[in-house]
Amino acid sequence: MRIVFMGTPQYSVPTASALLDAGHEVAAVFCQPDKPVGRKQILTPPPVKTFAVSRGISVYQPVTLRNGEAFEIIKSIAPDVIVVVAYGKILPKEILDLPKYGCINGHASLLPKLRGASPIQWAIVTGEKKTGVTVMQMDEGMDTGDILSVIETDIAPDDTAGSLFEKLSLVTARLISKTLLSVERGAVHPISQDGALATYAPVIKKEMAHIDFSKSADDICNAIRGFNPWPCAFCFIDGRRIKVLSAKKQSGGDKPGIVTESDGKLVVSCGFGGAVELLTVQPEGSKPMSAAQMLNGKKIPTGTVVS
RNA sequence: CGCGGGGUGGAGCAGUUGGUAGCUCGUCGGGCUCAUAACCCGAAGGUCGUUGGUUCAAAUCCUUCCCCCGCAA
Repeated sequence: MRIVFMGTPQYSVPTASALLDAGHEVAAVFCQPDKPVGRKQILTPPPVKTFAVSRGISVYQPVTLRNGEAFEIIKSIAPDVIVVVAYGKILPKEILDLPKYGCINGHASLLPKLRGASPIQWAIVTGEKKTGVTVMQMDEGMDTGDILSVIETDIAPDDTAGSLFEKLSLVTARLISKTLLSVERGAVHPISQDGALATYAPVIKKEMAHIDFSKSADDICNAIRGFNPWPCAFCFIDGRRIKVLSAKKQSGGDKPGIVTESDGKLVVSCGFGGAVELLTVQPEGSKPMSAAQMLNGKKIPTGTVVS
């Protein structure tokens, strides 16, 4: 099929690649504008753009899709379908209705659960045991379109947002490819979502990753996994910001945030349900290290309050 | 010039009123022990990121450059 692909981050690249591998004609790629990245604020193209350029596909990076320009561009390209994966913009109705087969989106959750921007992180943060990818026929709402196909995926106990991103980006690529074949044959059976069952995965702000030690040990461990590698769960010890990259639940406990063990390992009490042992940490200004290494350099007496 | 922290034996750090370096861990050897990741004794290992300078003397003061990281995006 003749396709316009819309996507921005690394997560979208496997799907773009799969479309090409499947023999589709990717006539154009849309992604977010280049953004300043890193300490030096170097203007960097998004991964999808880099990929598209390497395959000789023309790239468009409009700031908005709502001024008619994008519509005209797409109209002139005349795709059979628009495939959207983690593009990062809402498509106006005029564009949704433009292609013969409309717009198809791969969303990283089991819709109608976890609609929104960050389904992968929230699936872990909320302690889900499984999640997946849903391909839907896009409509004007946010992730409210009719479901065309679904694949479930288990969330491993040691999965982080990062590892789950990798897994689901590949799952998305497969499911999109497969679903497109059905669409082309007219073999899809759209199922409308039950909005009453919907939950939402809002954009993650860094403050959400500030560890709240009054919560349960399980919640805290889930948050640490779900916010890794970005923005990364963090807390403060002696006024110093410490990122927590990994941790595990421990038994015992005291008042929330109290260090109960600091000899060779660092255990902090939670609100209830036990305590958490901080395994991998990163003090500000330093590289990631094990809790034991941090304790070698600076002793943290038991009873210290972590906040 | 966006703000800020840092580059010291294998790892994490201390040491900045200038006088060639210390801690925790690890490593190696020995001891104890039924045994041990535990404990005891001992040892090895550092041109203190780089350049130039000040000084009788610099990890420590000034200077050049390189690199790492937190915030911010």
